[in-house]
Amino acid sequence: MSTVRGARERARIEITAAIKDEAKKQLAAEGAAKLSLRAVARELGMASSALYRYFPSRDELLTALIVDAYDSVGASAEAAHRAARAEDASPLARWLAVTRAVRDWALAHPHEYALIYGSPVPGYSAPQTTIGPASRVAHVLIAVAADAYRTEGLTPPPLAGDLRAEAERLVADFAPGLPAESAAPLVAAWSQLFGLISSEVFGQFHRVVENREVFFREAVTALGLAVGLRGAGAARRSGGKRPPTP
Amino acid sequence: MSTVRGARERARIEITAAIKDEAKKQLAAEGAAKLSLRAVARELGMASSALYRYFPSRDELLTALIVDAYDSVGASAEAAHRAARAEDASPLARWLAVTRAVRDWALAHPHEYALIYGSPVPGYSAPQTTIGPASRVAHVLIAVAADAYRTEGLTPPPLAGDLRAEAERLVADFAPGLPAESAAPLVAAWSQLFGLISSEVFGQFHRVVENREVFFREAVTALGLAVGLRGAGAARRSGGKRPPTP
DNA sequence: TGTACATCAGTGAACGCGCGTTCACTGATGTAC
DNA sequence: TGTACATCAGTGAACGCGCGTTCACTGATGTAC
Repeated sequence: MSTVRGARERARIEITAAIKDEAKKQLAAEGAAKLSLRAVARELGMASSALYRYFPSRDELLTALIVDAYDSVGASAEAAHRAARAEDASPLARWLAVTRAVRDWALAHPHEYALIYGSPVPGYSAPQTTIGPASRVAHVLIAVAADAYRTEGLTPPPLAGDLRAEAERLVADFAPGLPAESAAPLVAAWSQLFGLISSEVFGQFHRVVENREVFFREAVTALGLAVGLRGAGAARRSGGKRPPTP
Repeated sequence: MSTVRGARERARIEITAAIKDEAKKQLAAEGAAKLSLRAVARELGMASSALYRYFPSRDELLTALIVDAYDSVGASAEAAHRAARAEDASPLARWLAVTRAVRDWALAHPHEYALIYGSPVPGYSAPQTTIGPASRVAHVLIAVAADAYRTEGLTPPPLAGDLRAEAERLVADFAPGLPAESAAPLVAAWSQLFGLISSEVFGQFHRVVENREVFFREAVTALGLAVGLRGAGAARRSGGKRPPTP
């Protein structure tokens, strides 16, 4: 339990990190499908068999990289959210700050992004361990909406009749306290956010969108408005919904 | 130039098709990165070297599959558009029909979808040949907007000041005749459409969205409205923009 | 503090496998006369 | 219609490569007394 550890334990932590770092480099060079234990070992100057002291198989190494990636983008989103909260930004400004943090992370780590938001790696199925880290970004987006609901109210569009059951289940499961109307727009915005980012990271905007910063800002602002957030003093819609006074 | 061909030519066409079909099966089983000429030949009962009479390399086979996939989804979108035009559907109904056709195709061909809209295949770079087929779906979406503009008018949201140059370039390049305001919403809708479909196909909606049909319909309707399309007799916005009378 | 033993990291060889691609070849199909 | 030659599809062996994983081993670090 002490932070002073024996040489063995310290070495183990360092080498585990070195293996993951080298694996991330290879991810960037070759993609997840071609990630190879032997190549990682070679680059690290170890025998390939030595890696089995740290990861019991190639898939376990992949899992560790996936968890790290989810944690990394999740931490970025959370940090952006904390900063926006600290300066008391408007709901829409918080939304912009968080989504921009996710986009920046994706552009800075395109292959780790592909690992978690791209096509699934063939033959690999993610274990339970990844579920928690995988939902951190979604939780931040929900928190932005929840903050807005508590302070200025949310004005999502009316709920289509045949989505009510789904919407109520969604808020019950993931966003307790939010109005059912906000469920579908939130999930849609989350999904569409990754559509925008994937298009950019995977090259679909090549020779199409040039001014990507501004394009992203505008598209994501529209998503925020669709969720029912309000801008800084620019309440574009009327008749806001407020939570019942406690 | 005759349609009656020699035995050789007919055999060549049939075998080329058989190779692609088997390759598509393996795509579904293992993913693009693991697509192997030897495995395809094995399954077809040929020597692996025989495939080189049909495709000069593995990458050329991949390219053929990519072109086929783009053509297949493009043809689906075009067929849906023709059908909706034939029954004189409203602009929003046409938008729904086309986007639904793309989604249906993706759910029916998830691995071909991943091939063209998922993470790029490492080490493979698509040649020029793919550009034309790749833009068929986008062209259909633009055609829906153009039809609407000609008949009932388009009402996209106002254009952010710093997007004007980009928007004017976009309509000039891809959608001549449409108002500049529609460019950014159209590109955003296109990108977000693939976000919705990728989320579903790649499993991000697992244990989140249950009623995916309805969810998709609602999300895509919102996208259509954001582009400025009008529903069937439900003109939710006022002040529609019409093209100048000729 | 010193010794005896247990634990663990790392080695190097090996197993068995699959891959893309090349090459000299055989035999069938097509073509010119 | 028949013959001689050119074209082409398909074969099977081979090259050279990289992979994940196992195993018996050596030697260093840690631990109990």
